[in-house]
Amino acid sequence: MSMVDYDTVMSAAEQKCIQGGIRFTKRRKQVLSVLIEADVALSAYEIAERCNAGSDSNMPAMSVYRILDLLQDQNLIHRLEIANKYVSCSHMTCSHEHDQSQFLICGGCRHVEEIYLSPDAVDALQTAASSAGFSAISPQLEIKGWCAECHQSNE
Amino acid sequence: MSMVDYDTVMSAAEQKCIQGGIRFTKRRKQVLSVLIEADVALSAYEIAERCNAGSDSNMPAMSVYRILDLLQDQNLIHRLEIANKYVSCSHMTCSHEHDQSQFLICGGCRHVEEIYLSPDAVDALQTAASSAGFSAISPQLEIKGWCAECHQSNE
DNA sequence: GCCCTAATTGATATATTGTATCTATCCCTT
DNA sequence: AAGGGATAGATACAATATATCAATTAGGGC
Repeated sequence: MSMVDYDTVMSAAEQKCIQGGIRFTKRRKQVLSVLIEADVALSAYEIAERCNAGSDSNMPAMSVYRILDLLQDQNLIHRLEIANKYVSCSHMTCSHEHDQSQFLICGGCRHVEEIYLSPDAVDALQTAASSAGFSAISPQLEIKGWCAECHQSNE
Repeated sequence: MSMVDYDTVMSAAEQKCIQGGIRFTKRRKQVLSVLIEADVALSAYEIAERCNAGSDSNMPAMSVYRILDLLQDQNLIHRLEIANKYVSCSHMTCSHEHDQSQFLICGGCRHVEEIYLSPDAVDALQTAASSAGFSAISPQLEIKGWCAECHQSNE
């Protein structure tokens, strides 16, 4: 991560929380920091571990889940349901409504890559969804595939 | 389900198992039947319940998982990772290699609809995946969205 | 038919992921 | 500083899934 300055991201996050009517507490900062500093998607329990690594802090997994829900409500993080993992939102500092985000998830090692689909491709998905009676697809599209490494070791 | 005759499907399934070098046992038939007869995606534990409903049969959930893995290897069923549920493959009687299958999954009620994307849309996804270093997307694409009903009750 | 072997199933334990609920604490407002 | 809502702690438990080893079953060669 760290495409932009850490402090910039954190203060943007704080602003979003305030605007959302919730506090940006120490606990919530801690969880978000872990996700921003990770270069991979993390499970809730992995986040708890990293919070507790080499410190006297005791972050129970239950708190992590609660905080993840809140951060998601503020569009600060994404939950990847295929991987059962979480990533920080790459558009955290955008003022406009959050963009479409698409994630490729390896079916083997669960490695996650963020990609950008063409608007045409997204439109095609949207059209297919509509004809099946779905009003909208999730702006955070998750696509399962095979990373080069796992593809190789499976064939 | 039941787009085609039940017996036809089951004997096609038996052929696939034999060709795959495994037996099509009573237990495996039982699990596959439940999935074919269900008109919704089912979790492993729901499948176990249905196997055991009103009978002296005792199908432990552990066996269901084992059998689901096998049936998946034979391309007789799909596992939907977003929903943590399973569906029978709609192309079970096809002799050719299994088609692309796409599933829309409601983020609210987890209702599942099978859809058919245009080859162009699939190509677009494939191209995006390739540029991110993924060699292939899963032929069973899962797309999360909102069914009309859940969309309404959430807005 | 009988036995050998491998495939299949049973049984138990445990890991992983996530939710529910109630209590205690913190911190903002007045 | 006190009241009250937001936040965090603590405990229990539900749901999903895997690991492992023993028991049983079914096919194939004799």
